[in-house]
Amino acid sequence: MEISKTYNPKEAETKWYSYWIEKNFFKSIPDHREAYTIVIPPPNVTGVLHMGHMLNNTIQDVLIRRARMLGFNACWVPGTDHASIATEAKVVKLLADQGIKKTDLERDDFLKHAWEWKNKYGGIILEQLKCLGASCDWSRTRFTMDAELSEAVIDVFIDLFNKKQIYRGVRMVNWDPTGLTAVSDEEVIYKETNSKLVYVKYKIENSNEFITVATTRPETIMGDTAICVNPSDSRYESLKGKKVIVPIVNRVIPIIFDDYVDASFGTGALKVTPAHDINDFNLGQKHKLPTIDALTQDGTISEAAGAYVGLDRFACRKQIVKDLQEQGLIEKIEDIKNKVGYSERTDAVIEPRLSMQWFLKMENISKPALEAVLNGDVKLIPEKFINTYKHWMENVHDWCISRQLWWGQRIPAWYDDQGNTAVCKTKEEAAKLLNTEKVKQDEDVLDTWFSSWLWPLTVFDPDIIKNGWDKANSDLKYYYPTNDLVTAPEILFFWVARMIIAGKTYTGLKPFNNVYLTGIVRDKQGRKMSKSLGNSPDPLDLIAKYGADGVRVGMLLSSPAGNDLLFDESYCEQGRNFANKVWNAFRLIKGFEVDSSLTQPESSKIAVEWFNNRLSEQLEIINDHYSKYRMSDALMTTYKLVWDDFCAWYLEVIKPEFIDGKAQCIDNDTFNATIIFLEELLKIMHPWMPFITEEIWHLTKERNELDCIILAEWPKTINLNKDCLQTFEMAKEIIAQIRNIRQQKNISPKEKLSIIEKSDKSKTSINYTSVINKLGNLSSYDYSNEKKENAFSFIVLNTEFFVPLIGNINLKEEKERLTKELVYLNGFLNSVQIKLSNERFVSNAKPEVIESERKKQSDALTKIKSLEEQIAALK
RNA sequence: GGGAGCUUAGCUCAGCUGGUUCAGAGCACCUGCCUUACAAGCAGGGGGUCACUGGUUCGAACCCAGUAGUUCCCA
Repeated sequence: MEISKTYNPKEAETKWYSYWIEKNFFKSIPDHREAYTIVIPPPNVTGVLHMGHMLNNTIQDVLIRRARMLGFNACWVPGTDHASIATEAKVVKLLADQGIKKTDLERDDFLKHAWEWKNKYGGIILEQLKCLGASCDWSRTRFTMDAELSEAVIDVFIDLFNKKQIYRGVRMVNWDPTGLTAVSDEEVIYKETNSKLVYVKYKIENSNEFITVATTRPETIMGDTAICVNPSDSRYESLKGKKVIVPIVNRVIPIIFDDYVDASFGTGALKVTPAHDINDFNLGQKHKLPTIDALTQDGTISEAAGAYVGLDRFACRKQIVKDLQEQGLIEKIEDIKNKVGYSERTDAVIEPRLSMQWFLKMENISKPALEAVLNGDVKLIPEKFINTYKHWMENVHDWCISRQLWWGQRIPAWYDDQGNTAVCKTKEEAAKLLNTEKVKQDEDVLDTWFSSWLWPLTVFDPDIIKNGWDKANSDLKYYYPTNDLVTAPEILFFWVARMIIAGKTYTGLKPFNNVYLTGIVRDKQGRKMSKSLGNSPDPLDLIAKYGADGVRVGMLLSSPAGNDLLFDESYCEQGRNFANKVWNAFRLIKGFEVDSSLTQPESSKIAVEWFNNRLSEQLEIINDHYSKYRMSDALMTTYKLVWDDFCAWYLEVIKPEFIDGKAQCIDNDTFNATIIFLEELLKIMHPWMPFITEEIWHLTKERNELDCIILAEWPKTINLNKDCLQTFEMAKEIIAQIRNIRQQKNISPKEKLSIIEKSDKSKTSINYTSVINKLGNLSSYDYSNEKKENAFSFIVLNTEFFVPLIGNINLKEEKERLTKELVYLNGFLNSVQIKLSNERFVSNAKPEVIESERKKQSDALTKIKSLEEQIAALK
């Protein structure tokens, strides 16, 4: 059979993914085994796969595949998040493209469109995850707005309301006067804008003096309810207890004093407009100021302003400046640059606006969640995030859970004409509670995070809220708490903390044991990858170009937990090259012809013993990296084990030679050992490279239909033979020295050399001469206690070696090389001796440290002696 | 303004309990090779004042303090 010279990923990927699905290998149902569970951070239903998802989901898949091989009942639950803001925006835009305005639609009609959209496009991202190889239990796919999950959300709202943890209050929101909606902080884009800083003079009551206030928003003057200055500002000391008159409307307002004011900005006097600025609002609350809302929802001046009513806010700004100038109340106008918030969707200038919202009290409910992380019950990886978490949880604000949107779980609160409120599931209940048929449900929906904080619970048992932990279903009891959560640090508070809160509140248990926080994927210049910058490659293109395995390896090669990943396609190239290397190692092995009459060569016997130990040694390290979630270290150790140890050393030793252009056969023992090594390596590689490993697994030999690597058992380690490992290292060093001489002296690798070890054959510690002979391409390996003249020499672990050379040795060059080494060694010896002659070192350092310094000293002395002899011999 | 982190080779990063020839890895680079698995490869090689200053210690990339630069989070 002809095997292609390079690995061809495409075919293997579709073939094996559908095979795994067909055989239900990803499916998990509770059984006698221990569960290993991950719930996916549900991507936005509007989302398309980006590099962040790639990183995140590759890590999850690596963890879940390894757990499966370790014998756990591995369950990875997939799903999507309804993402109320993003999805609603998407649907609004889609409708607008068809000439339909949201404001022209009834709520139900709009939701119909939204569901249509969801059903049509909502599954795209999950399909994309399959290309990556994600081994999710697709039969468990959930959506945060599935009927049962939504009901749980409503149950939680009602429950927390009844426990008096949820209340209604006034809050400042980002208002989009064009879109006529509140938008989240994330949807406000701050742009550097050229503005005018207007210095307005306010007359002090019963006086001819003025106080000047600098403002960029003169149109809100009608909403002023105080002037505020810093109490330590000496300029205004005399104004304590005074009042000023607001221009235009001639209202009298107090002068108040607060540290909040920055005395160095403007005039050091601030006009306080509680209805139109969040900081002013806070000041207003603190000083119990009245609130005058001078603007309507579409950004025109309101009745309450008392002047310019109906005028647009920007037109008013111009007009008011003109009018104030005429009255001589403008001291000066400066050009400044400041940051102004614009709506991501409509590009309108965002207006801070007061509105009625629902809140969840966080102070008490968050305490067990803080405790869980501080006492290590929930581990954050890397640990540095514990501080951040602690800081946030100790300064937590009440959570605003209402959103002025339609797509989401509608708030189960009902109002009558009198402003009475009932919180319950149905209109009927509300009518009964409020004692009237005329009830109206709250127009708002709940924050998306108010449903996703239940995710690890409701994906298994949507009735958990209703029934309580004691009556939880068998799935939840089996899979919960889940094992690992893999997510981005930016949603540590939005999501992770709140899941812990929900878990603790409704089950008394944490939702997961470990939280692995990935970095952010950035481009080479360190910029966050984003659609608007256009600097994000399409992951599916990358997969097409480098193969899913190549991209997976590329993503994880340089991505320690919590560190941002500066992505570059060359990583994927490296991943692809690795896959190709594996493929070619397989190709070589597959091409071996076995002759069972052959006896195993000594060199092969040594290589088999060595690699058996080496594999186990490295596997221990890999297992240790996994246990500490050092993913890129685990991968790099695997990479080097395969590429360096297996390909560059093991296979080179056991590879039969060519004689007269014909490959020789391989003996039975070596061949069988090699196949086993290959299989073990494939298993270790499988979590990183699921497709190529499955492909080779099946090409290696005939297997029955369930004998797949995805289900194979993770290799076990053996007791190490340290001698064997050490001796082989020495042999490698000797071979490298021989190759070095060839390179330096321009001797072809094909030309045979001979070598003399300066020792007694009976006393030598180097037993691997057959390996050295083969890889060094030697004609002879001899022993002598004599120095060899006219030979190149080198030292490996205090043993000298000579390579006699045909032709002349460049004495000068050789002498220079040896002298350089001698100088270095003398310097080294010197530093060791200084240390050893330091009495305080000898009396304070640990005995084993002193011992090792002594050994260094004696080794260096031996080496120096032989170097000196060699230099002398060159004369 | 408050908080957290980072700074080690050209790049991306390890360096875990302060002590092994400890200054490392991968990539990139340089040199020589199309050597019958692989040029997506093989062999060999060069490269760092561990940001700076001071302190603790017999001993500091590692602990402490300060300085500079930088990133993120909250307001």
